[in-house]
Amino acid sequence: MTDDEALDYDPNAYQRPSVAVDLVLLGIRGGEPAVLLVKRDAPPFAGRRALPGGFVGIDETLDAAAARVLHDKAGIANAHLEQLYTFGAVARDPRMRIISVAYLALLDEAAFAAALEDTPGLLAATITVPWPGETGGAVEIATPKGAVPLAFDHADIVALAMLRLRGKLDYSDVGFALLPERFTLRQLQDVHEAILGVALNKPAFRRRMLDRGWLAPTGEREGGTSFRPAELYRFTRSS
Amino acid sequence: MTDDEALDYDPNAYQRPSVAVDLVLLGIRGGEPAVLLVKRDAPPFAGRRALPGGFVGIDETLDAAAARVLHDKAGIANAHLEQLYTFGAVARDPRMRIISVAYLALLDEAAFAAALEDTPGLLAATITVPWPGETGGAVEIATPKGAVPLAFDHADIVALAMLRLRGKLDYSDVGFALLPERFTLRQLQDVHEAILGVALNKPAFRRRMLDRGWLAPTGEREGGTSFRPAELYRFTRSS
DNA sequence: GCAATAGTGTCTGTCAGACAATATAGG
DNA sequence: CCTATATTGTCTGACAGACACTATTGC
Repeated sequence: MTDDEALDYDPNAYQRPSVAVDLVLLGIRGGEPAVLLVKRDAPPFAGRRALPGGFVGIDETLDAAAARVLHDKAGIANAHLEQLYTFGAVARDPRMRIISVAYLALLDEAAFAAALEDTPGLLAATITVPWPGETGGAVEIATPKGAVPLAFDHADIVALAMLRLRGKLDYSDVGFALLPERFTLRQLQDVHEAILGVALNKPAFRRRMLDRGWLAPTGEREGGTSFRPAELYRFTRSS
Repeated sequence: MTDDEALDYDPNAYQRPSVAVDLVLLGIRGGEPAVLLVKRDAPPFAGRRALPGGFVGIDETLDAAAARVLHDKAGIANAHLEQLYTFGAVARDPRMRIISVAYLALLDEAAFAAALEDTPGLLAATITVPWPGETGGAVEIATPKGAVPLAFDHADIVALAMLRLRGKLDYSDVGFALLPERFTLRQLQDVHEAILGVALNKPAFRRRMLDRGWLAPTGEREGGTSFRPAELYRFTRSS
């Protein structure tokens, strides 16, 4: 039996890394993409903000671990959850080897605000993503009081989450995860504009979305406006 | 200190999963996408074909582990390697908990053939991916002798690799990783057609590729044809 | 009627698909 | 010249961006 085969069949002889999940809790807040962060109490990075996370149990699926962290650390029972990327730099945690599977969780505006209000210790920070070629190539995570430095490689994770979301927004249905059950076309466009960071053409956007066949008009109208109210639509997972 | 915090700060108290990498070694063979597989000698799934893989060392990056497996199990020193997805079902390996980070490795036709010839034990199987809505929704992995059942969840990994490649082919530069240094536009189109599984319009394809600005003509021509030889191009990572 | 936004119609430029015409290598 | 493929030109239909126009609500 060669060394190679020993590595194959006797993993118990080797030290194992810890495996964790980290969640990017993303929502739209005041027209801008925002992320929910926890505060670290203990070193390393004591006092810094970090993504909510936790270790993966030995009898727990990665998805289940992400859902558990979503519930335990942010008090959220349900959200769109998707695996993002696995971060495995050797020294990303100075204490020990921890491999982290990053997840993206998408919250609508109400769920985002509710989590922020109901769960003490959470902080909302807005995310600014430059377009390629713009000045300052880095993603910025900040509150009105200033930039928020994140612990570990969590800033990289947030950046990747935003880029992935941007890439998928146009051809997938993830955008609807950021909206309530019933919404107007203007709200849908606002979400897209916030994530993409650009203004979109209104008639073209409407045409594209309606032609896609994912939207069902409810017949209801939004209320509370002093002008013509817009029709409320519902997302139908038809295709 | 609550239980939650104990989970945060004392991971040594908990059983850790093993972490492995599995590689989808993908290339084009006879106009069809194909994958290189190893044969399992021991249970579970003894005798079945599987993706080459190995455990991640405690002081080894995920990318480094993937590169090591690429070298040790397929004899390939260099290839386009990208992380695909992390598979974490609890019982995906019946022996113990193993979380596997899947990687996609892209080989050009010569590298694929060389690995197959030089490394004993490797088998090439072609991959057939139906389009959504077609009959038989499952990805098929087969040799001329018939379907090849894979060990573990490796068939899912291959399927995901193909879908990811399809999705990225059009807007990224991954397609060039499947071609040699110098290639003709027809070869480039052949690669795209093999991955996408559809015939493409020749003039439109040429226009699109040339307008993208990623191709530099070398001034040389392909040889060995009895008809007009095509110009050889080179991929330039300009943008 | 006024203000403000919803929703629609239409023009135009861009671009992919289709098809055909021209170019060039070996024989 | 013949064969087979490279390479280019052109027409056309689909569609996004731009802009303007009509519709509808509260006040």
